[in-house]
Amino acid sequence: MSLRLYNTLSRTKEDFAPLDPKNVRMYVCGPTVYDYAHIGNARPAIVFDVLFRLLRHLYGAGHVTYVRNITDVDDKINARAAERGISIRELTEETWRIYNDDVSALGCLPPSVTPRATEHIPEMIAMIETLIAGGHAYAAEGHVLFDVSSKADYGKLARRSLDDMIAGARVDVAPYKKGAMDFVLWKPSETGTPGWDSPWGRGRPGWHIECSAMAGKYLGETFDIHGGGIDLVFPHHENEVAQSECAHHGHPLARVWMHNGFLNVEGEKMSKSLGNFVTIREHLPANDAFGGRSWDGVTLRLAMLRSHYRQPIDWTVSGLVQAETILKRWKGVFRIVAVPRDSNESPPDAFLSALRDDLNIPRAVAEMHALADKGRHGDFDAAKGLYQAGKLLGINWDDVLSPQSASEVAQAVAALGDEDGSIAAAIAARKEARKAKNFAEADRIRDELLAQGIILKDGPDGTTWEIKR
RNA sequence: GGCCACGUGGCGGAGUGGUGACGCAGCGGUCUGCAAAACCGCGUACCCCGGUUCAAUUCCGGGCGUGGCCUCCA
Repeated sequence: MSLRLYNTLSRTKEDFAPLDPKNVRMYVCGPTVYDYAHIGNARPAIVFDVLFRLLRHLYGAGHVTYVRNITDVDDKINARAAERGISIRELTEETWRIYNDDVSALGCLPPSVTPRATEHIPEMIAMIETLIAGGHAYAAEGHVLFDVSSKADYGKLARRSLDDMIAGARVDVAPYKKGAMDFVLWKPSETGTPGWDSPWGRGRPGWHIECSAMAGKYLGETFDIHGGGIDLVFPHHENEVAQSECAHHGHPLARVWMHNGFLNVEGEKMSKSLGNFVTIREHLPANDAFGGRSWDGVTLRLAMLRSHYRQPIDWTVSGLVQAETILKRWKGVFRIVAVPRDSNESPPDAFLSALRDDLNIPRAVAEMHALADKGRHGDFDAAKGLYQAGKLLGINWDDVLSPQSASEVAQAVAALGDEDGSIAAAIAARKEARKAKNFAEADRIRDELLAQGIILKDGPDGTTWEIKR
């Protein structure tokens, strides 16, 4: 029952063995809270949520600690708050609340700890002092900088040498830096921007130090897994490694580094200038900004999980439609075979072994299709296995199995003004007509609904409806 | 320019030195008052050029293409 994970440090899949099986520890870089999270931000949230669930399954729910930070001090935050004329605190609170709602709609569990940068300034200052004392950092003009030349193996995670980086540098080097690649641990704050008193004057932390300080506080000097988007490998994670290892007597920061691939939208990089920038929220019911309609959180989740986490993913309307179709098909299995919703049995081995192979979720989903096929033919164990498998992936079966999905109801209300339940009334009228063998009238009602975009489906348990796609 | 990924059928997407994963779409059929759904059946894919090998989509080299990082962007 081994777990294999691809380690960015070694660029190979390795057998995973936690330092302490009673407390498996994972840190993932969380959001900078200044604006709605975009769909690319959803990827690490979902991917590492699945890993969290898998670790809980393998080691026990009480034996995994998952830390995901909140970056609530940042120049983008300052700029946005000023722009909107609200306080920084108001902005970060509001954005954090929205982020939580969004990732929760995507089926993500709350992490064990969600530390805020602004509540860990003393820890950061202490770490910076340690680095200065150890000869790894220096103060200059109100800044404190990390001296990369003080760490012989700087660049080992990203696999790039200092010489290459300096040669390829395209930015002017600040005059107070000793080395071109030295990075900021602490910087001065002018009046009006957030700042804290420190041995180097009033200032605020650099980007990387918060993760080192908070990871150290909640997970110890060395922990098991550190995750994030692949774009963070350099400089963010490389600098975290440098800071933490130098502050912790050379002890490694994380044993396994995991990075999710990037997301494109309809084949193009998502950007505001291309006009394809889309937030998580814009996909969800009551909004219709992606493909001109709304989508259920569980659909977004499955669409995200259909690609291997290290592969690039192309976020498309067609991909979401496919995910939605799959969920509809799985839903059908439980109309044939009812399974208990409360059992906590383990999913089948074939499914689990796919996940244990570096989180091969596409293969795990293929196993679910096999289970669904058997389930449709009345195999109770297979149907139950499908249910458990979905549960481990964080599929919200309650949403999937409701007669009409939230996105369908939202669209019906928006397009037809169905607040009064006119669809249900029409279905009842048609039922009477069919009972009286007045098929002409029954078909007329059905056609009328179809013209409004509602498809009726007669099943053994009565008639249900769907939005026509 | 430097470094790093990736390139699989109409579409999405695993995987492997040698029997065409899987899903969506499509086509044919069964069932149903008619539909929808469901069910059954149907597919000679691995960017190009060399090399290694009995055998390469899978390994090696080169090329082309796409994307990422080198600018506090997941």
